[in-house]
Amino acid sequence: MNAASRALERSHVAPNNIGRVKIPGPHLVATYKAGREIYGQGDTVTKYYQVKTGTVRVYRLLEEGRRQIVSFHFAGEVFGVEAGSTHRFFAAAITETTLAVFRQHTVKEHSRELLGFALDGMARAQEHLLVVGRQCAVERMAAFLLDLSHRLGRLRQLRLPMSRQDIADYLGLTIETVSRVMTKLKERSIIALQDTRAIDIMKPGALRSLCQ
Amino acid sequence: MNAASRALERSHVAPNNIGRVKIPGPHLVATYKAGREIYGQGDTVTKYYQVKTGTVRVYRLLEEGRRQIVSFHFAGEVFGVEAGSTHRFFAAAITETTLAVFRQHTVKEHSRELLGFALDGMARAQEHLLVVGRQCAVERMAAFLLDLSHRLGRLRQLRLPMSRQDIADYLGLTIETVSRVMTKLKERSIIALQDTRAIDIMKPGALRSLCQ
DNA sequence: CGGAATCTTGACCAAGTTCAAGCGGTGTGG
DNA sequence: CCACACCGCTTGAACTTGGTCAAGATTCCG
Repeated sequence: MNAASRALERSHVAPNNIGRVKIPGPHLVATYKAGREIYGQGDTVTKYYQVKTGTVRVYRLLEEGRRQIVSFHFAGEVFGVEAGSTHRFFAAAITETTLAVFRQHTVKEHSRELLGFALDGMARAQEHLLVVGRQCAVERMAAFLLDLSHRLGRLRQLRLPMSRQDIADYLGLTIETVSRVMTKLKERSIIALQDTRAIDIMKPGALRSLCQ
Repeated sequence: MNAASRALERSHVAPNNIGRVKIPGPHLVATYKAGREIYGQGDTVTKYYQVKTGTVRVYRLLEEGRRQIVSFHFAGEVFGVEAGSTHRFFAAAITETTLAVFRQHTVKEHSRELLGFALDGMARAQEHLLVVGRQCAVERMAAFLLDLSHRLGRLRQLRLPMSRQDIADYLGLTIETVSRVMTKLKERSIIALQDTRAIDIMKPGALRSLCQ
C-alpha cells in the first residue's frame, strides 16, 4: 500500500481553534466543588458548558466497577453537546470548577457554533481511540502527557488536576500500571516529579518519539 | 457514588436518525472497487460522502505496520466530515462501493445538516472507545456483532463485508484472537457460521449479556 | 490443479492485571 | 502533641489474557 509511505505526522487535535473563544449569547456561571456531578447519564440535554476554570471529566460507569473516562476538559473547552436528547455519559468536576452554562434551546440556530464543538469532540475521541486501541502502556502515558502539556499551554511543568485512577480510567489501564510507567519515565529522566501531581517534562523529544 | 445505581442501559448510537436520509443538494455518484482508497491522510477536505451501497473503512496507519480502524460505514451512513481542512485518516472501500459525493464548499451554510453527522460521529467514536478501553476480547466481539446487526437492519443473519484483519484492527485485537473468539462463540452456539463471512446470531440475548 | 490469500489452531511468551503489602502525607481525636 | 486511621500512591510476586510465532486448513481463482 503506497499510502503507508506518506508522512504520518502525529496529529494533535487543533487545540486552539476553539480554545479560549468567547461564546456569544447569554449564559449563567456555575461553580462546582471537586467531585460534584454536573450531569448524569440519562439526564435530558438542555445545556452545554464551557470550562472557565478547573477540570471536568466525562465518563461512563460499567458493571463490576469498571469506568471509562471519555474525555477531560480544561479551561476554554466546551462539553455537553450530544447527539440525542439525553446524556450518554456522566460529567463531574475533578477540581473546583467554574463553568459558563449555555442553554441549548434551539440547536438549529446555534448549529454553526455547535458544529465546531462537535467536530472537535469527534476528532478528540478518534485520537483517543487510536491511543487506547493500538498503543502499549508507555506509549499511552507519553501521548497523554504530551496532549496535556499542549492543552494546558505548551508548558514544561504540569500540575495534574486528576488522580492516578482518573488517568488509568482514561487510558484503559490500571492504577498500578500508570504508577509503574511513571516510575519508569522518571528513572529514564524523561520526566521529573516534584510531588505526585507536579510533573516536569525533561525530555519532550523522548516523549514524542515514545508515543509514535 | 449514587450515580452508579442508575439504570445504565447499553446505548447504541441512534442508528436511524440519519440512516437512509436523502441529503438535499447536488452531488455526484462515484463507484470504488474493493480496496480502493477514497481519500488519504493529509488530503484536503473538499467533499463529504454518503454510502449508497457497499462498505467503507476509515483508519490510520501507525508505525510497525500497526493500523487502527476508527469506523466502518454502511449504506446510508455519512463520512468524511472533519474538524480541520485536511483529512486526519484514510478512507477506503472494503467491498465494491458506490458513494454520493457532496461538495463541502461552504461548511457554514451546511452546518445544520453537518452538525447531525458530526454529533453522530462523535457518539460512535465514544462508544467505540468504551469497548476498546474497558472490555475483554469476547466482550469486544459481542459488542461488534450486535452493533453490526443493528446497523445492517436488525438482522439475525449477517454477511460480514470485512476481513478478520479489519475486525481485529477495529477492535484493537489480533487476527488470531478474533478467530479464537469466533470459534468460542460458535462452540457455545451463540453464533453459527455458514462460511467465514456469513454469521447467524443464534442467541442474541447471550451476546447482549456478554458485551455489558 | 496449483498457488496465494485468508483463516484457524496450537504452543509459548510477555505485557499488563490482580492481589497484597508498604509508604508517606494529612487529618482527627485522645 | 502524638497516636492512629485514612487516602492516594508505589512496589513486588504470582497470575492471566491476549500476542507472537509457526504450522495447517480452507477458500478463492486463474
